[in-house]
Amino acid sequence: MKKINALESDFDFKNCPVRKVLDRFGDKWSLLVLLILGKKETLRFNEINKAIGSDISQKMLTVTLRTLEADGFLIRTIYPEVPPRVEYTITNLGKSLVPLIDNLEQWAKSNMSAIEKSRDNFVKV
Amino acid sequence: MKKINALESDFDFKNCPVRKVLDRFGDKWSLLVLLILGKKETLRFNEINKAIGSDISQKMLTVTLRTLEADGFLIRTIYPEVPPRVEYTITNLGKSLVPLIDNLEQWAKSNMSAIEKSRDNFVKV
DNA sequence: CCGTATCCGCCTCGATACTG
DNA sequence: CAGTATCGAGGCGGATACGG
Repeated sequence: MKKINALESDFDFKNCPVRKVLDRFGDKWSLLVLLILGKKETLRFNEINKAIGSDISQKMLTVTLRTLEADGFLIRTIYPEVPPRVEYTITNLGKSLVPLIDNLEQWAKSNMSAIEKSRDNFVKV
Repeated sequence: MKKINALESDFDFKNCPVRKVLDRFGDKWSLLVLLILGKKETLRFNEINKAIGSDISQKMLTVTLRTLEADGFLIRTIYPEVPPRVEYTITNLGKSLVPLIDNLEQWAKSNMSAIEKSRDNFVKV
């Protein structure tokens, strides 16, 4: 249905991979959880909770973990004990994302303060 | 105000750089605009609009461009002509992000279909 | 051509209460 | 301990109409 103007050489952003990544990881907690599991490999629910620092609600942590599990970024193992024990282990797929997050982190550390300064000045003008 | 338990070795996610990046670029259009400008260096408003493919509203493109300008990712040049001409040029700061986006793009191309398949199966169970 | 202004739906996220 | 269920606020983004 889309007319491609040869002179415009339209990019293909209909199934843009970058867009897909943002749609999955642009949420508030997924990448943080992956980073944490990337360092510890396997953690229990409450350990992840404490690692984040109790800024996250129980509900959101549950939702985030379920979504990551559904996508194949971690494995959820339930031990039928009392009290219950549930462990989350990062997969190879999950690990493959960690270096990219590290890159983002490095970039942010190098540039983010300059960006924030720029934005502050811009608002004032 | 925060109690650090030595045994927990809490991560520092209060000013987490990754979180800052997501807060700035987790929106719908910023990275796409940067990618486009990364390829063409300088473009007019309507050229960017057409490159995206008219999925974006005029309002959102304006907001996105202003935010990117405020952050120092691009320069906005207004030519006092009739009809008006406005050109957007990517800065070095903007260019520095492009390789990272490319990395994300490559990762997505390699893994996103498997992820979507995993998610579909998960929902069905 | 390049915007601004306004209104409004949706969807994420947080707070709270309850459970096996 | 590790969830589930429900409600509600807030903000992003789309539609539309208008302006220099």
